[in-house]
Amino acid sequence: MPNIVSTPVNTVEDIVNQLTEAVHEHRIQPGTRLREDEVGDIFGVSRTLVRQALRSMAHDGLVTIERNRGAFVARPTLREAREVFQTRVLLEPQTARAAAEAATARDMKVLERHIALEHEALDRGEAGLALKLSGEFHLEIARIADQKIIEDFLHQLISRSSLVIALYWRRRTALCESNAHHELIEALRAQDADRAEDLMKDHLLDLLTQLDLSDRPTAPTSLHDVFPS
Amino acid sequence: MPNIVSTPVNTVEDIVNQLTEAVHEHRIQPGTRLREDEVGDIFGVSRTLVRQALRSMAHDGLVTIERNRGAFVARPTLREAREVFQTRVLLEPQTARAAAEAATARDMKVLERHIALEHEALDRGEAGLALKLSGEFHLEIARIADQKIIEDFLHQLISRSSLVIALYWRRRTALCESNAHHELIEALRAQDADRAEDLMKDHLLDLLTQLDLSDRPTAPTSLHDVFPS
DNA sequence: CAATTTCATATCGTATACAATATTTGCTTA
DNA sequence: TAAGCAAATATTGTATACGATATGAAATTG
Repeated sequence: MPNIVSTPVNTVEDIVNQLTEAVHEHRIQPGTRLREDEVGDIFGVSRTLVRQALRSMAHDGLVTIERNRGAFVARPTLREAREVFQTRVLLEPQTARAAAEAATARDMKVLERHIALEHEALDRGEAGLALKLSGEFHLEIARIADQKIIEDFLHQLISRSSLVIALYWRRRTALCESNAHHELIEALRAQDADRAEDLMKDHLLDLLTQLDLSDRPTAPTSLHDVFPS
Repeated sequence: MPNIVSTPVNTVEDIVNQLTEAVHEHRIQPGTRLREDEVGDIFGVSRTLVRQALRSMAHDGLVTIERNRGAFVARPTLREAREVFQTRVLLEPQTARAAAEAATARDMKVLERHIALEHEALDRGEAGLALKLSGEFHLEIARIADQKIIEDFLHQLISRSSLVIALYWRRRTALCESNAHHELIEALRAQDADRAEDLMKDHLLDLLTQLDLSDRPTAPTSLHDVFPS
């Protein structure tokens, strides 16, 4: 008889989503090893599905796989860190422009809700959650622009951005830039494509300047702390 | 006893590379079904590795996987087709600029060799091979620019471009645009970053205008014709 | 005869078993 | 005691087995 409550049937996507979310929220640090049977135990599936999930995450740059050695949460180099944001600068301003032209009232509601949640998270001191929501805000704009391929690329870039921020972010306590998001929303609501494009570009360049050049080593995480069974 | 000569031991990457190459050269048509044990037989490996390879290609947009139904060479919609080239327009001009600033004499040799091979292929009437080489030319420029992340994205975009061209290309016999490549090489050699950027943008926009709006259906391919054992 | 259902087959999805490789531990020796 | 080696252990790599699902053919029914 299949188990009903203890270990729900998890799909590859479930595993990817939960691990990705944990990385985005900085509950798992870069460099953390992801052993296959350990992850399998946590999610109640065999190594087969875990391997698929890890390979999928590796494709997004969130995980590094070393042959015969295993998977680790990726540690982007400083060079890669800069490239991530430089690439975002190439893609996202145009996306913001397209979003400004396409955004409906319903879309604006969704964006405002995102910001509200982000603020709440910050008020509760959950910086990791706020960071994840901030990433989702950017992704939501690509969705509004209805640019599937760019949305997919942006998904990868935002994942990597989370790692970059974990490794190279200067201001630990940063209230970050929710103000920039507010301004963006205003431009989108006004259908001001030029302004949306400019704001997005400035916003990203601003983030880029706030990366610290010296890389602090980070301690790997124990998976069982993150997913208590 | 394991076979020694007939079927060499293939890795996941081998399978991905060979299938990808066949798609890039239009030896496999969009829509072609890729059954797991059929591919496994061809490459002399079990379904385990084939599944990894197919999922990897799916991540690059080269293959579509339908649950419980299998993998097919992707058939980009017209909308996706436009998005592919629009995204290339966002990324590649800046890459050409960076390449112009970074290119060494040795890099120029490699590019010229690419063009020469492309011409030879066209002379022999091997349009598919020429197309693949053309894609590699673009990828080589990203490599020269030393932009790893963009190179990775470009790899995906060029893969999809091959499918788009198979489906939507207007001029069947097209000598295409090797002239554009020649001009680009000149700009790179002259370290003229501005000109390289402009040429690349024009080149890509030109390609975009040559896509046909009506989608011709294409006949799927028999795998055993492509990989005779 | 057309539409539908049923059953047989083909194919994919997941778990498990075993092989290959890497890592650690404990022993030996200088 | 430190360095090097060898066996034991841990972990990943690949193939295979079995279950689940979809597909297509044959049988059934209106």
